[in-house]
Amino acid sequence: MKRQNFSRRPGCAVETALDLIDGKWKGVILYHLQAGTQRFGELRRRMPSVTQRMLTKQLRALEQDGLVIRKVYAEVPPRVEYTLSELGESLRPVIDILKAWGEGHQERLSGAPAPHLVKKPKRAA
Amino acid sequence: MKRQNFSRRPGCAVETALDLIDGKWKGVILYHLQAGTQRFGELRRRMPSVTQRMLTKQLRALEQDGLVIRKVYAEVPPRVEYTLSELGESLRPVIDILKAWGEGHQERLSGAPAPHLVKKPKRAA
DNA sequence: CAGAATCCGAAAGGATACTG
DNA sequence: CAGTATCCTTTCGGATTCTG
Repeated sequence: MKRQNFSRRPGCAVETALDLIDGKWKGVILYHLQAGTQRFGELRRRMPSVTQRMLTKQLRALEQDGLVIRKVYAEVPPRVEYTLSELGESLRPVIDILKAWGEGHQERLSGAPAPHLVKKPKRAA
Repeated sequence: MKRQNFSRRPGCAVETALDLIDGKWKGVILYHLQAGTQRFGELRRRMPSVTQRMLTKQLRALEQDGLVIRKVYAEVPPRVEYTLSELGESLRPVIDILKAWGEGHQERLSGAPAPHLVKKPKRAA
């Protein structure tokens, strides 16, 4: 997943950014954290379809990438809070536009394989 | 990779969009196609680090998703051109913002694991 | 030129069970 | 509550060879 540093050829900047939010969940996690600091369990409730293992893994990855700050409270029962870092906050417009695009277009993507790919049936049997 | 249709819970729109540009290359391909229709070989030259197998696969995926239109010319030697569909064009602002973000932040990501994760050496030995 | 086919190792992602 | 630890399957992605 980590790729090396592609100096600064254009298009690679796209890759740089995509790297941080790829996979199935990272973008969604970032989105939910935009609502503010959240505990692990809260995030789980907001994302019912992610397994707890994956949520943990992705959160750690985001932490490694410096997008999210993980704060552990030495309490019983345990409490762990996740917050967007400054860098993570800076992704807000990116996430927002992804969300806006998704909302605007997901109906078109429902099942249809793509209009121009649909074989026209050769006028019935 | 295809997930089903998550009605319209927020955050899932993020996933919808991310789905289309995830993986290592799709975003970059889309970016390069923004410069206009390109032949397979042109794309390869613009993306020297992608193998031809992956380029083919990702282009097919993009075609399936309706973002790219593939046009084959019945010629010898063969010619195949790839163009952004209308839907693909509609992603332009998304790609642009990814690129802009990447450009603005990739220096900070060079090698550093994330500022707040760096263990401060306990004042020298 | 633009691929298809095959093979392979590495990650991603999921299910389930267990724990401090 | 917030994870680990295993196990497992699927997908990603690269290398190489072959072809119309």
